[in-house]
Amino acid sequence: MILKKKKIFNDYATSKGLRSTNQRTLILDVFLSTHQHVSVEELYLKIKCGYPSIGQATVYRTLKLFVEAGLARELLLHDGQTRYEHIISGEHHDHMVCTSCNTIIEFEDETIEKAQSEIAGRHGFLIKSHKLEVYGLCSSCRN
Amino acid sequence: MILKKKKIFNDYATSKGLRSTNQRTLILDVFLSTHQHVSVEELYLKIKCGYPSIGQATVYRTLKLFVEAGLARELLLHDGQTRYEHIISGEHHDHMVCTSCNTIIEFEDETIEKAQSEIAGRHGFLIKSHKLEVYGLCSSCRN
DNA sequence: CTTGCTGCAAACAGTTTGCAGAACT
DNA sequence: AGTTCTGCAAACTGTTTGCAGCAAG
Repeated sequence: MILKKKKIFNDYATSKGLRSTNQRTLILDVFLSTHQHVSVEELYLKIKCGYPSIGQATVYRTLKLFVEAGLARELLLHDGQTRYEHIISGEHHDHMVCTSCNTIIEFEDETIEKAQSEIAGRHGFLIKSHKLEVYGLCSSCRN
Repeated sequence: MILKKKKIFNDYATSKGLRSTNQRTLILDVFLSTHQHVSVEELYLKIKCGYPSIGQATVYRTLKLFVEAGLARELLLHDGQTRYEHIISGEHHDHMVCTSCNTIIEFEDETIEKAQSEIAGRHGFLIKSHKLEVYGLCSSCRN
């Protein structure tokens, strides 16, 4: 899985004539090793441990590369920070965000996707992507 | 409709002991008279025409009041600006955003809402709100 | 008169950008 | 060698905040 992602990035890098640098390799490693939905800040701090001279700008720039390469997706949740999540071979999922403890539950639903296409069809709209976030309280916080 | 909203806000203001000021009245008027999904900047500029001494901070503060009062909703789309839309008597709807011309089509769907509650139920999750945005090309831009 | 509201400017957070030097090919 | 990439710091954008004066109750 991780190897596959590295390959995706290398292929992308090659196809675009990008260079392979220590920073990029390291950022990719750390990104792949983190749980989902990391903020740039979180990643930056983690990377700084193993490579103290890294600059924030590099992390920002590299994450954008990952998005272009198709292995990460940008998330704009409600905490004012851009977060990045892994893309697992084109699969899409949505999020239930607990507003109390910030736990994120991922889910996927056929019915919803179908309903969307149906509505889009009715409006002559061509879907490229979508984003569904459900906010509320998770099972441990609702009590 | 507009009168009703004014009443909602007045009731809220009274209940919270807020004062009625020219600025608030004007901002409410302009907000109610605009099309959906205004950014703070857009509103600010419109208001500045009729009331040049208005400050941005007041617009920001007042819009937050509207949200608290239940007559506006904050939207975080993908253009880095917070936008506000009208809430029509508790009704909820979702958005299809054309990434080419920025047209926003609103829709509502029973099936999707139901599927959500069903999934939430399965996870013991208590839904407070949700946000669904579909991105793609509208009928005029897809050609 | 008391307290809340406003406008201003400064502060802020997250992100982007210009640039000189370093690193890859 | 030539060009891309990096780190730094400064710039920027959207938003928030502190404060002195103003205005509503």
